[in-house]
Amino acid sequence: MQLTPMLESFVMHFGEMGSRWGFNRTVGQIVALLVISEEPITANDIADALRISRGNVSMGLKELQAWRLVQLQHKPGERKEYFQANGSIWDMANRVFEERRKREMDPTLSLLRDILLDKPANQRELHAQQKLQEVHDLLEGITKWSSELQRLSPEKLNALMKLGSGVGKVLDLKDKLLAKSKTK
Amino acid sequence: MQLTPMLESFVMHFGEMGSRWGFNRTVGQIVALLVISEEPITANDIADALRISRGNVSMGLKELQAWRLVQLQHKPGERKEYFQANGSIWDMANRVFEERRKREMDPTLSLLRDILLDKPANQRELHAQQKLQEVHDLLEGITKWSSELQRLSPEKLNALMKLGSGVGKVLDLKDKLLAKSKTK
DNA sequence: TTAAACTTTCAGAAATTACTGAAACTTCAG
DNA sequence: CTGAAGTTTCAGTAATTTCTGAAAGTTTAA
Repeated sequence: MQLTPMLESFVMHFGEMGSRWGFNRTVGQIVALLVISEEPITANDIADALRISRGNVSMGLKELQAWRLVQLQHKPGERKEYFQANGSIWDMANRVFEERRKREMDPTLSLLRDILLDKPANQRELHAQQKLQEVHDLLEGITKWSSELQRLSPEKLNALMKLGSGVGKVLDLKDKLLAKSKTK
Repeated sequence: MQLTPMLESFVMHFGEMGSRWGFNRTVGQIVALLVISEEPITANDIADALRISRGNVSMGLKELQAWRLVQLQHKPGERKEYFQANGSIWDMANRVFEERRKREMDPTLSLLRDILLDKPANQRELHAQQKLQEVHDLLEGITKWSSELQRLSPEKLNALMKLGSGVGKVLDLKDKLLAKSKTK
């Protein structure tokens, strides 16, 4: 399982970025390796290619299963477990977004809701609550919107992206149409 | 600078979330504190309220300035430096998004571009490059789109968010209109 | 100048996070 | 059953990140 320099540079880069994306170095390297592999590979192959301990691979794969980024496979007649990337790049990115939303937004949103139920005890708390309300609304807006976008079909999402800042025009269009139908 | 339990719970929570958002605990706490403060506060106030060293506050504020999340102020006749949150919650969130995009996407995009310029040396590299192309296109799409969204006015962005999955319908609408103008 | 009032820096300590590898566990064929 | 082939767990170690606090730096008033 020797990697060529090109592939190695990619795998190592994913390792370095890993921590910025919410997982650790080895987990990042493992995803990278799985993404570029044509065939499913074993945990030993991974340990071998990345020069890390077998135990570490096991922990990494466990985490990647929690993220639903890997898929376990068995080959007929073999006892070994084979792993491969779970779904297309697009699917994987979607899951990463979703999981990160869960980890980065949901807990805060829930705390904010609790705090906002309390009566402010003084001027300072009142002002703070107003700010927290803003934070809450923003996070809620983003959360709702992003989960609705994810429900859109990939084609539509793609169309929307292609539209780019053209969305501004489409919005105007919509307003005009609405205005017309009102005046009817 | 004693915090009430309500405010303290919020500040501490932001500290814990900090690392998931790309900065460390104290930096998270400092932002939280600044967001809920009506008046600008000094670095000493911060150290005092959070029970952390003065040096740590200095480093934290430096980092927050790099993120453009705090603003420095001087009061006339005083030598002390006062700090406050830089802009509205919305502005701040925008900056966090932008900064994170820079840190989480740009380096990877640039590496991918480099790799994709190389000739694949064998079958495995060829297959890997095809995958990397997909990753590249996805990241580029997201990057472009999100920077275009940021260029939209807050009102339009808001309208778009309110639309939610209704964007699907608007897209259909657009397609119909385009189809018509073509047949003309 | 001097010195008081304030800020930043950074070496080392503390806290946290990641990794190793041996032991424990699981599964299955004979 | 037994043991071979595989996987997971986890205590201890290593690496990394964060934090402290004393020293150095800066600014301004007198």
